[in-house]
Amino acid sequence: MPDPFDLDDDGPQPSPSAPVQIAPPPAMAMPWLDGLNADQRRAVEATEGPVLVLSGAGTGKTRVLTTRLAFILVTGKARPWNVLAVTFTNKAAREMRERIATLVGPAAEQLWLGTFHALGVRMLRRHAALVGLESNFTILDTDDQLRLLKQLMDAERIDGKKWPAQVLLSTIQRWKDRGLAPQRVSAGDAGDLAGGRAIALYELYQERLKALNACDFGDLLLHCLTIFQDPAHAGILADYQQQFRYILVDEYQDTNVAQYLWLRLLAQKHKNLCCVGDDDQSIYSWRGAEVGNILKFEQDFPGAQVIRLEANYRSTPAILATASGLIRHNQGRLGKTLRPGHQHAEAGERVLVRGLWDGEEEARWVVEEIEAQQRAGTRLGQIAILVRAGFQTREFEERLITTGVAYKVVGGLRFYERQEIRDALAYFRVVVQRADDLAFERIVNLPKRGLGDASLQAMHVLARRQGVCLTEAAAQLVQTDELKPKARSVLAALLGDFDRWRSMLDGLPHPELAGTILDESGYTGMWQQERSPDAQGRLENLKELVAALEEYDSLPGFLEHVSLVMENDERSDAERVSIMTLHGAKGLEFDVVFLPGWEEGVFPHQRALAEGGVKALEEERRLAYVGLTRARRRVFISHAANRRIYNQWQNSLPSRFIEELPADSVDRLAEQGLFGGAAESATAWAASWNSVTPVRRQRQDVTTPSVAGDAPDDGYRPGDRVFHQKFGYGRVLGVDGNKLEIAFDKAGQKKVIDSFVAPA
DNA sequence: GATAATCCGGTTTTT
DNA sequence: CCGGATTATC
Repeated sequence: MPDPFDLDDDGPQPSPSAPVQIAPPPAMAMPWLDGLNADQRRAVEATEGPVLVLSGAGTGKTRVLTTRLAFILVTGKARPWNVLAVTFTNKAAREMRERIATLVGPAAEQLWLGTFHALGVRMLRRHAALVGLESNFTILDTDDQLRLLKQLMDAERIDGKKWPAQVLLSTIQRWKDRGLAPQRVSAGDAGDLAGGRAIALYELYQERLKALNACDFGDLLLHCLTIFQDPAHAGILADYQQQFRYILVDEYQDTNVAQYLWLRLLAQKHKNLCCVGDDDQSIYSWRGAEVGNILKFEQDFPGAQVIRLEANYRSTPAILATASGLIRHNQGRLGKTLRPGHQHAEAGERVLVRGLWDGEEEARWVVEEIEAQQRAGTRLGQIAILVRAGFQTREFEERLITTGVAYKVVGGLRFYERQEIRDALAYFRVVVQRADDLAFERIVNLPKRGLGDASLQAMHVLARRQGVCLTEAAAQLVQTDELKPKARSVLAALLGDFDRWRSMLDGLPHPELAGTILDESGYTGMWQQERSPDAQGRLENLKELVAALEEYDSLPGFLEHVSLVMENDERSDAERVSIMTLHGAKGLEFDVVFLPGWEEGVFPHQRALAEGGVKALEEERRLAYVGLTRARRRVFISHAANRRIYNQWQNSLPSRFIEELPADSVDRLAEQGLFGGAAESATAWAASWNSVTPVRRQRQDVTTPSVAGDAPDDGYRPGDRVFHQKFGYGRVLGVDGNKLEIAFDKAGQKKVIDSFVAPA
C-alpha cells in the first residue's frame, strides 16, 4: 500500500511555466460524470472561483470530491501537482487517493493530497530554517509536550497544582489552533492562567521546542503561517499560490482558524477554493474546530457559490425525517433538509425508541434485537452500536460475549499510543537523533538502571550550563566524578550502547537493528521478567513493531511516518458487530444502528449540560444527528431508567432529544406505555419502576468480596485466600502482625497491610 | 529508589 | 468504584 505520508519524495517539481490546457477535448470520455445528480454535477463542474458544497449525510460527498478532482485533471485544467487536496485523517486521504487513482490512474500519485498536518510538514521541511528549525526537526507527541511544559513550569516556579500542565498545554494548543503565536495572544485571552504568566510560558515553550529542533502538531501549520506572512519571504507564499491552481478541502466544518488562514493564504491567487462540509455534523469544537468557518464562507470569499447536496442515498425516509426533525432544534445552521434520493418507494420502518429498566437489561435487549436482525439476514458487519462515551461499551461487550455474538470495539487505544511502543520508539529516536532529549529522558532509566532523579538532575544542570543536549551532557559527565561510581559506569555503558547502535545504522538492516536495540538495552528483558498479565501482549506488540519496520526503507523514515500517522490498521475481515463512539462513527454507515444510553447526563453528556450554554447542547444534538444518519435501514434508540455510574445507582430521565424526535416517524415502546409526552411522564415512569425495585433482582455484588472491614476476628492465617482491590486474588504466605505476605495470582508476591485485603 | 498507600477525577480524538 | 498520579515510607 502506498504510504500517503511519504510526501518528501522527489516527485515532479511544480512548473508554473508548463503549458496548461484549458478546454477539454470535445470527445473526452468521462463516463463517471453520468451517474451524478444535477447538484452533484454542478459541484463537480463549478471549478472556477470559491465554492462551498454543503453536503448532508449520505449525499455522495466523497464521490463528488473525487470526481471533481478527476474532472480537473482529465480536462487538463491543471496538472496533478497544481492541485491541493486536504483532508483531516490519513484514512480519508488514503481512500481519496485510491478512488482518484481508479478514475485517472497514476496521475493521482502526483497530487498534493494529504492531511493539513502532512502537507504542513512537507512545506515546513523545505523552509524550516526560516523559523529557526533544521529540516530534520522532530514532531513531538503529547507525552513529550507535557513533559516539556512541566519542566518549564518547574523552572518558572509555576504551581502545577493550581495550574495543571495539562490545562495549560491545551490552552496553548487552542491558541495555536487559532493561529496565534505567543506575541499575538492578548492579555485578556490569557487571563490569570498560570498566575498571569501563561503567555510567557507559551513563549518559553516555543523557544524550548526550537532548541530541541522540534515541533508540536500545532506548529506544523503555525510555522507555515509565520513564513507565509513574513514580508521578507513573500516569494515563498507567492510560489505556492502560483502552484496551487485548485484547492479542495474535505470536512470544512472541522477546520480551525489556523487551517482556515492557511487555506485562505494559499488560495489568494487563483481563488479556486472548494470547501466541502456539513455544518450539522460539526462535532469537534472541543478540539479547536470552528463552525464559524463554514457559516461565514460566503463573507470570507466574496462571490462564492453555494451548492447544497440534499438528496440522500443512504437512509430510509423514516430515518431521514427523524434526523431532520431533531436537527431542526438547532439555531444558527445554514439550513439544509435531507430528502430521500431515488431508491425508497416506502418510508421504511419507524425508528424505535425503547425504554428499559437498567443498563443490563438494555444490553440484553440490544443483543436480542441484533440476533433477530441476524436471523432476518442482516450481516453482523452491517450492525453497529454507537455510544456517547467509551465506558459505555463494557455492558454491551459483556452481553455479546455471553451470547457468543462476534463483535469488535473500534477505536480503543491505538497501537502507537501504547506505552511499550512509545518506549521503543524513544530508543529509536535517541539513536537517530542524539539530541532528542525528551526521548532520552524517557528511557534513560527504563529498564531501571539506577539512574534516578539525582543523575538526571546532574545531566540537566550540565546541559543547561553548556547549552548542549542531554546525551552530550551525559558524555561529559561520565568523564568527571560528579556521579556516584555506580551511576557513572551504568551511564557510560548506556552511552556506549547508543554509539554502537548509531554506528550500525547504515550497516545492519533496520528491522534487525531495532531488534538489537530493544534486546541489548534490556527493554525486552524488562517485560519478560514482568509477571503481570499484560506483559505477554506487550512483547507481542514490540514484535509487531519490529515487523512493521520492514515496510519502511529506513529507521528515520519510519519515525517520521509514526509521528504523523499514529494509526492502527485493523485487519480482520470477519463479520462482527461494531461498537464505537458516535465521534468514531462519523463518515461510516451501517444497515442497522443502535443508539443506547439516550438519557439526560449521559447523552447529552453531563458536562455539556453543566456548561449551560446552548452551544454545547447543540453540539450534542449534532452528535445525535450524526448517529441517526449512519443508518441505512433501521435505528433503535434506547434509554434506561436506572444506571450505575461509578458503581452508584442513579435513576435517570430520558434524553431531551427523544422528546425532540418527530412523533410520526418514531415508535415508542416502554413498559406500561408511560411515554406520553413531557419529562414529567418520564419521571412517573421511573417512579413506577422504582416501586417494583425491591424484588426485582439482586445484584451480583454478592459474589464480589467486599472491601476491608470484614477481616476474620482471629486474623489471617497462611493458606487463606484473600482479595485485594488492586492486586486481585491471592493466598496468604505469612503473617507478621498486621502485615501479610501474599502471593497474588496475577500480581506476584507482595507485602500488604491486612486492612487492605478481604477474605475470598 | 522502589514499593505501598492515598488522592483525585472521571467525554468526545486526530494529527 | 477504578486507574493513574502523587506522596509517604522503608
